[in-house]
Amino acid sequence: MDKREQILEAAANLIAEQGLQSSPVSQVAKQACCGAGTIYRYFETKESLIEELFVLMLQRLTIACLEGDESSRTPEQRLRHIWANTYNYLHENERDCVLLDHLAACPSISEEIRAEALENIHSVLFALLDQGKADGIIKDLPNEVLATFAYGGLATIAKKRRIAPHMMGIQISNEMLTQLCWDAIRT
Amino acid sequence: MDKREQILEAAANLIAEQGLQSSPVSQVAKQACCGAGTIYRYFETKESLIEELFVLMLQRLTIACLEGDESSRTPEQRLRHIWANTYNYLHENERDCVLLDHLAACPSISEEIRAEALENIHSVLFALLDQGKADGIIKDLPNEVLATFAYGGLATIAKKRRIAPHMMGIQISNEMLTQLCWDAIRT
Amino acid sequence: MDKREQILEAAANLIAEQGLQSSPVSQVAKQACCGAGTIYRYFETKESLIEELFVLMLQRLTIACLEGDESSRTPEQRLRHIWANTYNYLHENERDCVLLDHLAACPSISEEIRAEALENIHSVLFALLDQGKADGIIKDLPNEVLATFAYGGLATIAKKRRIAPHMMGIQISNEMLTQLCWDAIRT
Amino acid sequence: MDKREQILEAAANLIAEQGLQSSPVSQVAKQACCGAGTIYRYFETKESLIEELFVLMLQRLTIACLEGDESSRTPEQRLRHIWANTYNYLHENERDCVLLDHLAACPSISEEIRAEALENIHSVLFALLDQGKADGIIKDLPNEVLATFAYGGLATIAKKRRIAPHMMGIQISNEMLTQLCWDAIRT
DNA sequence: TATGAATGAGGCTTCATTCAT
DNA sequence: TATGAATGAAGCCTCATTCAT
Repeated sequence: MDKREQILEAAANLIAEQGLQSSPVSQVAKQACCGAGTIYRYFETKESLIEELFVLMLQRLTIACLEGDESSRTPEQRLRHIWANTYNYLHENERDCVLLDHLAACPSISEEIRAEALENIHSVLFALLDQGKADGIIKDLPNEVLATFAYGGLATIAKKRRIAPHMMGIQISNEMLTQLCWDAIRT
Repeated sequence: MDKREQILEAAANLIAEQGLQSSPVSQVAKQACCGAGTIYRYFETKESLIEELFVLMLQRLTIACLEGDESSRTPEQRLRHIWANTYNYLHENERDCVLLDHLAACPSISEEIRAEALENIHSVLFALLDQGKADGIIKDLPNEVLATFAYGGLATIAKKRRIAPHMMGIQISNEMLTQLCWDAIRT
Repeated sequence: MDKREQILEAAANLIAEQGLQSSPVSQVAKQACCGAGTIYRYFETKESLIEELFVLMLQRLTIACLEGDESSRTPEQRLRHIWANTYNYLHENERDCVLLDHLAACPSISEEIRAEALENIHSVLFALLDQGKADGIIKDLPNEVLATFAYGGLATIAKKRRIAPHMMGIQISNEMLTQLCWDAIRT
Repeated sequence: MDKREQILEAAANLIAEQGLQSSPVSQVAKQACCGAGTIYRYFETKESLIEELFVLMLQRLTIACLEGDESSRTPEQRLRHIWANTYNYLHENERDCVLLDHLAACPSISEEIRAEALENIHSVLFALLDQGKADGIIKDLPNEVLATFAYGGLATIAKKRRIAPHMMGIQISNEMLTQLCWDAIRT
């Protein structure tokens, strides 16, 4: 792991634990085992470090979501697989998930950055949704609406489960959740 | 409007526009047309002001969600009505919605506060879900899961529509969205 | 007790307990059962209130020191009596004593005020010391030196006893202390 | 002189001149020729800076008091020597002496700190007093009482001489003062 | 290139004082 | 006359960023 990654990793840990405002550059440096000045060799400002971290986190998420996706399967199968991946990732990578919540509320990250980071996964999802709609098995609604609804539902459950694990039984299975998603968007 | 409300309103506007970290007490005071010290006659700390704002926003949201709910209707009708209310509120009250996003990520607001603020709406929703499950028309999943999934889906769509209105057609109707919610949780 | 005294008394209690810097006018007002503004009807500024309090405390102290002083006795008897009074007062009026310590360190009280407040007791003491010196039973040193040494010794013991009562045995008697004073200054 | 000492020295000068409450951190920094933030690299809080200053002043005082003390001399000689040192130090180091007065009244300095700072000098003094009592030449009173009385007398005279030099003739000699101390405690 | 001491702007909070009621 | 809400200057402290080493 090179120094740049060390810094990003240190920032990720610190921000996930303490929040954005309680994670001064000096502490990030300490966690990354380098001087505060060094961080400014790799990142223009703290804001740009944050931005890069956000992009990195979304990359990891989208990569995880698409892992094992096989174009030979049916759209329904593939969508279910992606949703399961999504929930698994959010649920198993607590730190990244917490971090994403913190960064999502950061006003210094522009909309362009956010949109760009999701382009990849969106293109896959939208193709599947288009195909499903062509097959008449998916509601004829804008892709953005369908994809966002499913993702929002899954992410919100993952978040609530993280924050208040006692509230939902632990017996939440991937099948249950992907079924919710699928039933929502299918015709 | 008394001074306390003035301050809350000023804080709400500022935080919605600029985010929590970019809304110093001094600016809140300026917006509220009072001295900085005055704020501390009404709120112990900035944190407690934030907390109160959060509770207030959730109160408004939950009241809006339950408006016009009539116990004479069927569970499905009532759930659809509440979901429509929810989306309408999130969609029409842009400022409150943005504000909630900012406050939701604020680490100083405890889980107790958050849970308490939702008790009201949850008790209504959970009763409806229980009845629906008893009638065999709603999936036999934990209420928390069902309610959170629907709310998360709606809220995420409202947020995305707010941020990137061009992405989704403007032709999103309440019926479409409540249908998504209902299809997701029904048997 | 009129309002002016109420305010002084309230300030005395508060400052003795919490120190000068932690006794805002607003709290003094609360203790005195009046509004903050009312205090400014009786005292020009907080500083002048403090000053008056200091003078009042020294008055009480000097009055107590001279109580029961009878010009018919010998200088030694009268000095011993005054010293005993002094120590008794410092020892029994913990609040006033603490208060005096706090006020003594307050830079806003001018030297003139301090000197003036002691004029009374000094004139008595100095006369006794002069007489003792004339009688050849008291050291031929400046009165200020003799009086200050004895008072300083007594006051420092009283203070230490107040702060760390465990350090000195409780068996300190007035006789012991007045003997120390007398032996110090006698020929 | 390194920066830490610069800061302590600047604080000492400022507080001695203007008092504790009129010596904001910003001014200490200016005197120390550094930014306000720099102070916080060396001291956790303003209070801890004050505390350290207090301990330092007492260290200097106690070291000065014991300078030239030789265990080969008699207890009386050694006590007189220490008292002379004490008065000399208080009298010659006006700034330190004023500073000690200000710091002694500071409520944030705990009793533990105060007691600890005096341990050194006390152990020497108490041994001498014990020996003198064993020899039958010193009054049989608690060491704390004897030591405190002498120190209190000397310190109060030094203080008064500092504040109102005109009041006492300048002809106060060390011999006079050590004689007062010795006569007070001897049998 | 790497460091971390230094900086100072800016945030939160307190409180003496004023003034409309 | 009495009140206490309002004010804003000023205090303490944090932290992103720079720069000499």
